[in-house]
Amino acid sequence: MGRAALSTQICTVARAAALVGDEWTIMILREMFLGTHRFDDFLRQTGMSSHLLSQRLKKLETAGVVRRAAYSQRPPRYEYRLTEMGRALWPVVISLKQWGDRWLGDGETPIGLVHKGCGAVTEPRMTCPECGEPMDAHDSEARLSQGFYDERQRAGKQT
Amino acid sequence: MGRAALSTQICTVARAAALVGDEWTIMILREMFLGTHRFDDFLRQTGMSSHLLSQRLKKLETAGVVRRAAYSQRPPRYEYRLTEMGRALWPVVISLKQWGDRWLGDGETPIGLVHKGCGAVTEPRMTCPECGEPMDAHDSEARLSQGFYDERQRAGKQT
DNA sequence: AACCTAGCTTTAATTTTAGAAGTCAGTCAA
DNA sequence: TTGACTGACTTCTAAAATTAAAGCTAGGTT
Repeated sequence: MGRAALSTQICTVARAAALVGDEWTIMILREMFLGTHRFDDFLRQTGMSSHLLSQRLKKLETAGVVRRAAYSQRPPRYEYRLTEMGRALWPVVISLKQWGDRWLGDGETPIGLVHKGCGAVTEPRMTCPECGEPMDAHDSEARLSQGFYDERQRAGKQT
Repeated sequence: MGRAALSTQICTVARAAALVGDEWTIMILREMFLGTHRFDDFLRQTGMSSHLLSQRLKKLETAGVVRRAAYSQRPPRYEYRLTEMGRALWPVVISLKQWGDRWLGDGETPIGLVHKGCGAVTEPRMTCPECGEPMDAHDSEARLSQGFYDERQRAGKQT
């Protein structure tokens, strides 16, 4: 199976992984959330090759995650900005950051977060909207849809 | 810059991306959270090649994300389980799932979540622990540590 | 006139990955 | 007690992705 096949699976984790599940795309998203918008700044801040950056930006633009817009006609100059779809990836990047801070960090937290609403420097966490309590792997259970369940059963049956 | 360089950056998003930022690793994590533990089941459920799976599992084991344990001495059989470090990736996978559901899905949600604490079928969300309000890209602001700020300044200065 | 900048694209070499096939230890069934 | 089978891999080779370096375009600056 090529990686293209992932994007046609029922599972939306697979689809999301096919689109944004690679380290350079994650680096680009980090930069976007830190306020970077220009090609050369992405290059400098991520250290990736221009070829790769160009390809990734195209992929993200095609998917609707980023939008390319001219900020100068003469000379022609472009910048990249997250669309609403792109901004919705914030929890993904923040979750990665928090995991990295906790398990891969040096004690210092390179990126702190200020909640504009209340002004606090804070680390958001996953909570259950029903009861308001924090939620994690231990107190949750996955429930598969019929379609996804069937797909998995079929895969399991190849004897 | 090779990808190895990402894992030595100050930024913990970069470090996390270097370790779990690839689509197959994300598929493995999804399977772990769905209760898969055995080599061949990972193969069948993800569709990846055995070579890749073997390499990824080794990388994850070396990093401490999964633990390999014999569940049978004779014949020797092994299974893979998430460590605490691995289980801590739950918010990352769930965030991806939610984003996929919202932006890449068919309307149906392949994986539903039950909060064991209150029994509700729910979609957890990021909230600020200080004020309890939901938090997203719009109402947050990044604040860089001195070290990370300096690293970025240096990168920006290559004229 | 000569050089600079931003935003790329092209090319060639290198590295990584995919897929198929093979290995190995042990079990089971005849 | 041979022969097929299972789980968990490893090896091999072709195909694909990535890198570094250079080049290009459309202007701007000294």
